[in-house]
Amino acid sequence: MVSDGIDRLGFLIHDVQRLMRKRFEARASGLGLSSAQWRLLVRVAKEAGVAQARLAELLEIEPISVSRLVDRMEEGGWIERRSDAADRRVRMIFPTEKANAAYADVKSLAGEVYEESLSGVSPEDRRVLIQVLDVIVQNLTDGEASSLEKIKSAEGAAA
Amino acid sequence: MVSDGIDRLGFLIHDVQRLMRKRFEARASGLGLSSAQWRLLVRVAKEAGVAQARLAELLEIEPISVSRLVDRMEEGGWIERRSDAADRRVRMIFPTEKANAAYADVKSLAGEVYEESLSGVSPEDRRVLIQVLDVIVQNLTDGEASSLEKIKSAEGAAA
DNA sequence: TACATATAATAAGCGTGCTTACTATTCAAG
DNA sequence: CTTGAATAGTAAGCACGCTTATTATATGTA
Repeated sequence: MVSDGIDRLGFLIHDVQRLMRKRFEARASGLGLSSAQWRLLVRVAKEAGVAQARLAELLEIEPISVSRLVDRMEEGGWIERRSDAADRRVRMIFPTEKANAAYADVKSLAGEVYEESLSGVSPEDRRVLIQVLDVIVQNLTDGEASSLEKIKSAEGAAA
Repeated sequence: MVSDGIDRLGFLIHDVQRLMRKRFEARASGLGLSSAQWRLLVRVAKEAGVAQARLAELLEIEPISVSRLVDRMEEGGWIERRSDAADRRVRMIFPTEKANAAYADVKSLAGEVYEESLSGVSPEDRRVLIQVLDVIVQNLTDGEASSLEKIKSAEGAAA
């Protein structure tokens, strides 16, 4: 139990997240697409016309964060806001042609970053890594949110 | 190779980091100490009088980020800036009594969050998790920074 | 129908990271 | 000693998360 490194878990996760984001953004900088914008774009690509409030649920960030992220992505020409005739409170989000054209490229770019990250790690250890990370997410996700979690899982995640 | 979850690695790491930070800050909110401030405080506790530029190396963030973090921590009464008589460019950072008093408590609080995160995970899988995260950090750390990395490792990390 | 409540989106302002640019100080050559 | 490069720290302004509060629209109930 002593010096097994668990006491560094928070620092390690923080470092890994920062380094992966940094490397992804270095690669995608030519496109002008950030890591957060890519996460949102993946959702929009799978569910064109999704409302901002639903995006907030899927991404597990606050609606106001979605609002400002969408602002910048609209300026960047990645997505389009359209009004919902059935509910005028809602802004439906659609990917632009530019987004659709870049999607596959950025996805494979993300895959490259994952492979570089896991260089030298055995398939078995990779499997354990993903499984344990999934468990941590479940352990730290509040019970009330579990129904949303299920919806999210059902939708599937990618890249 | 199909559907082993590697294509979710970035999202998973991001989610885990966010959830762990959130839970830590919920616990430490009474103290008014954020996750970033805690990381800095750990370093200062181990190396009282450390210069800001060295903190930037240890934390692997930019000097300007340290500067503003230290601003808020000084306001919060966690640390103290003192001038270095030998080099008047330098601001030496010292923990306050308040910080020393809170240190052990916050450290055990962080430990609690780690245990909650890893609930149900076997010792062997925990070992693999830490080991793989260490490998990822090394894979993603540029060669030029390796000398600093070694220094950092030698200093040891905690909590 | 009218009023209270709930929901979708946004505004304002903060924390923590960044890039770029600046000042003050030190150090290395000449 | 003087000049030029390097180093320590900070300022300004951006991205992306947050909390709290506001506006517009829907909805449920008296």
